[in-house]
Amino acid sequence: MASTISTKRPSRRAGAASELSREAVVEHALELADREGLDAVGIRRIAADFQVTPMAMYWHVRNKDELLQAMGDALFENLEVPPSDGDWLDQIRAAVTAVVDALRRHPGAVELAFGRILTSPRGLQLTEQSLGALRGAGFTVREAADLARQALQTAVMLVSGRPGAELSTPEPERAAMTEAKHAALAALPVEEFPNLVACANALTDCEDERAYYGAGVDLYVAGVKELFARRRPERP
Amino acid sequence: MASTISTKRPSRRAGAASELSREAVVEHALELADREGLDAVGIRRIAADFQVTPMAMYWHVRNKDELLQAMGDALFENLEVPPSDGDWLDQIRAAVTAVVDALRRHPGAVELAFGRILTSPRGLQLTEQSLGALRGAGFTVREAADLARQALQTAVMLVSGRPGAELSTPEPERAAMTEAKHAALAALPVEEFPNLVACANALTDCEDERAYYGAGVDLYVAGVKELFARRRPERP
DNA sequence: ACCTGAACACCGTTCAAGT
DNA sequence: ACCTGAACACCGTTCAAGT
Repeated sequence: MASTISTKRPSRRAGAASELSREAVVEHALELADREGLDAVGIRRIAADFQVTPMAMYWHVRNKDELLQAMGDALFENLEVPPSDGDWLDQIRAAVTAVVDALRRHPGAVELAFGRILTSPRGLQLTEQSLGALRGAGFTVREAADLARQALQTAVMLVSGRPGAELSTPEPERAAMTEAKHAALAALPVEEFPNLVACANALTDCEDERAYYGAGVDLYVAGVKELFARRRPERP
Repeated sequence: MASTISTKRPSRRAGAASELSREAVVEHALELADREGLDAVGIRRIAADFQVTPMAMYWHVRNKDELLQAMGDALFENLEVPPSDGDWLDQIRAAVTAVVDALRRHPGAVELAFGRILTSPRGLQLTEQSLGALRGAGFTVREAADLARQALQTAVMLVSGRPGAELSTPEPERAAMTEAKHAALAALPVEEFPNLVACANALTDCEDERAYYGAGVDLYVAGVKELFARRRPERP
């Protein structure tokens, strides 16, 4: 009480960011989503983290929906668009891998990526490339469009569905949540569910992230390759 | 005012369901999610639809979270588990198709399926079968687990990501939303994005649902087949 | 067993006002 | 340009009380 030195804004709040600005808000919201789930992201909560009244937020962001959109767009800003040369199938693999790598940085916000791929500049660029590669290989417009969409969705799916991710549960309880799921599977009657019991661990823990994402991308690429091989040649 | 005949509960409310019960609530919530998006599903809203006070809901459901879980579980109740005979790859195709068909009935609630696959009886049964088929074919525990997970996620992804679905936007504006997305792509500079412009229609409208889901499942199955072919034989 | 009334803490958002 | 104060409509949820 007596010693009110210069303790004003000690270092803001637990894990809060620099000055209030649109970019800082979005960045903080992404980290918040990673730590405590997307449900924790709110106008009032973020304002509190910045030690500012809720209304101050509305200067930097039109409303909550726009904030969520901005978060989705931000995910694609660290998307590294690969060069568009070499084998078309390698281009496809590189494209999916690039999206996975971008989304992995903020797994808690990954579902926001869904609607924003075709509005963000880099997302557009990557999709354009992928469509070109697929059409160049001989796929029809319809096929190329569906395959490109599925490529991006595969990336989203791999990140959001990673074993042991538990995106919606806040950080502290996350490990317990995963453990509970594992226990539930392991406790199943072995006669009826021998495979689930045997795979209980593999289903709830991914162990090696690199291998997990690699295998996921491989499956998609292998599928595209196989479908390509089945195509009847255009002209003999 | 004068003629207060027996106009009590004319036919409840616009699209409301029979008597209040847990099943009726869940069923109504699923339809509501389909029509107006998952955000429209709430305790107070559903109570109003049943012409009942919000607190009445808590007799049939512990809280909102449990309601959402129940909705997820309900999705798997109309899952038709296919017979587990015949070629293992056909079993896998049948399994993915079965999940897609189940989820398609309530696209608005499809994201609730994510966490509930391995808690619902039929989801467990189908996963057990699929794991058995994959391991029987020679995949390791790790591989089988990842492939099975990806199978279910593929189903979720196909339904939730269908071109022209726009799950989060309420029914009335949905068509306009899809049209807006299409227009945005078609208006892109042709020199820079020739493929996006050419595929604008295919990317925003799926035209034939049967073909769309068929192609999506095909891609997954083709991938599994290709990965199987690459496996080094166990013993010569 | 099933539902209501009143109340609480918590949202997002608006509008006028401050500096 | 950037932020606050006060207020509004709307959530989910609890608890005691009704029938």
